Amino acid sequence: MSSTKPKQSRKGNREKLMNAALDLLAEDQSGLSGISLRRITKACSLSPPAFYSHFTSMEELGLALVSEAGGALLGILKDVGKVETEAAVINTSVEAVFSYIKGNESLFILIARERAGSSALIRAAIRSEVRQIVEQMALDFEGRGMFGRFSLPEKEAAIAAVVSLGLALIPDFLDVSNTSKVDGDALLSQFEYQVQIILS
Amino acid sequence: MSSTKPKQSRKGNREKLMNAALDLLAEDQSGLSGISLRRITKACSLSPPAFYSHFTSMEELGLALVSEAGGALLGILKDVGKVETEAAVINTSVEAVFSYIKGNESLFILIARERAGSSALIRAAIRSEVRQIVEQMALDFEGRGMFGRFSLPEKEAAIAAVVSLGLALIPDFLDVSNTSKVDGDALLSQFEYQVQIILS
DNA sequence: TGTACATCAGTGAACGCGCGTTCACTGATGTAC
DNA sequence: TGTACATCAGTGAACGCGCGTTCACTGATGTAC
Repeated sequence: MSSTKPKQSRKGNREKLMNAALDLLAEDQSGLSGISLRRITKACSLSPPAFYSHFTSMEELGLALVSEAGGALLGILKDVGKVETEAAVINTSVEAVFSYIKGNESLFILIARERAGSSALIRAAIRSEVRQIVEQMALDFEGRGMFGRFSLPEKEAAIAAVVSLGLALIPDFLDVSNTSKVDGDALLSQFEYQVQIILS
Repeated sequence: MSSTKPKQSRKGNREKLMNAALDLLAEDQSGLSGISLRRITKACSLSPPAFYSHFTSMEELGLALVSEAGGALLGILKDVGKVETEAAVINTSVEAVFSYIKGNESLFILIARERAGSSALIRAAIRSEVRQIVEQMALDFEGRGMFGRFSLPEKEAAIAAVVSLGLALIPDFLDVSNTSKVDGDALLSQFEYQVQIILS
């Protein structure tokens, strides 16, 4: 009987707040500006002021989420660097990234939405994460002598294009496939065409 | 003395409201969800309830703005169809669209932001306008036998990619060129690379 | 191991604020005669 | 042209609401002795 549920469990509430924010963000179709501090704390069964024990503002929570998504993605991409042919690298990294996105869907809904969202700080953080990832991949390719027909800036441009199109795809795909699976599939196959065209 | 300023000028207030919304939207860096009905009417020196004489909700105003941007763009693109070579078509249409965007900057800030914004209706409207424009251009090229190395769906994919990258560029460019003209220029030249890569 | 203590996450009440929306109204505008 | 009238854009006051934030506080947790 010594393990009765404590009235207050003070461990991991920072993570609970972040996850609750992500859940609300996926549940609503709105962005960070559409979910309030009060709704987040309520979803965690915390009082509103408890939020301030972990974040000074919603924006800070948003920045923490962006950093989480970016850091994990970057880690994954670094691990991809074993393969040798262009096609294999593309497949492997695309698969790795794709499976990560699948497992962290709401994290990427956040990034897709807030990329052009209402907070300049968060937009800047997302740009910075994206730029890091793009540079990392371009250097990876450069170092292994792949995509030789592209200069380094061209490699970066091509990768940045794929990433940007992928991010723009997320909200579109969620919206469209909600109403019609066929239209969703059309979006996906259009994205395939696009990646093909860009990476020749 | 018969031309004293009237206490109430009841003409064109719908347009005033739309323009005020655009101004606020460009002034703040937020999206539609960041500007309120009350701020819009205040900017027009109208009382809040006057808004309802013209729109049933902010969302309806947003839809009107999206439709305005899309319609005008479509009209411009139809006029481009005189030129014969691929390079010339690209240049001409890009120039035409670019000058339209320059003259209606805040209209396109709206579209770039709300493309992944908080209203599902507005997102759908933007998708629809973009799809119309892409289809129109693809058929235009198809009809004139240009970009023959692309099938029709590939043409659409390529054009959609350019449009999507262009829309994503707008908020990034505004943010980045605010702090550094050099970084802004880098974004633009990266965009040039991307268009080049896609349209070969 | 047991006790005193410092730390600090979390509470509940309260605040002022801007919001969207309603209501009964006013008075400018355009039309019918 | 002048007058009576219908229409309807715009008004000002009022509403209830959810919001972020403050405050003095409580009590669980981990540490020093």
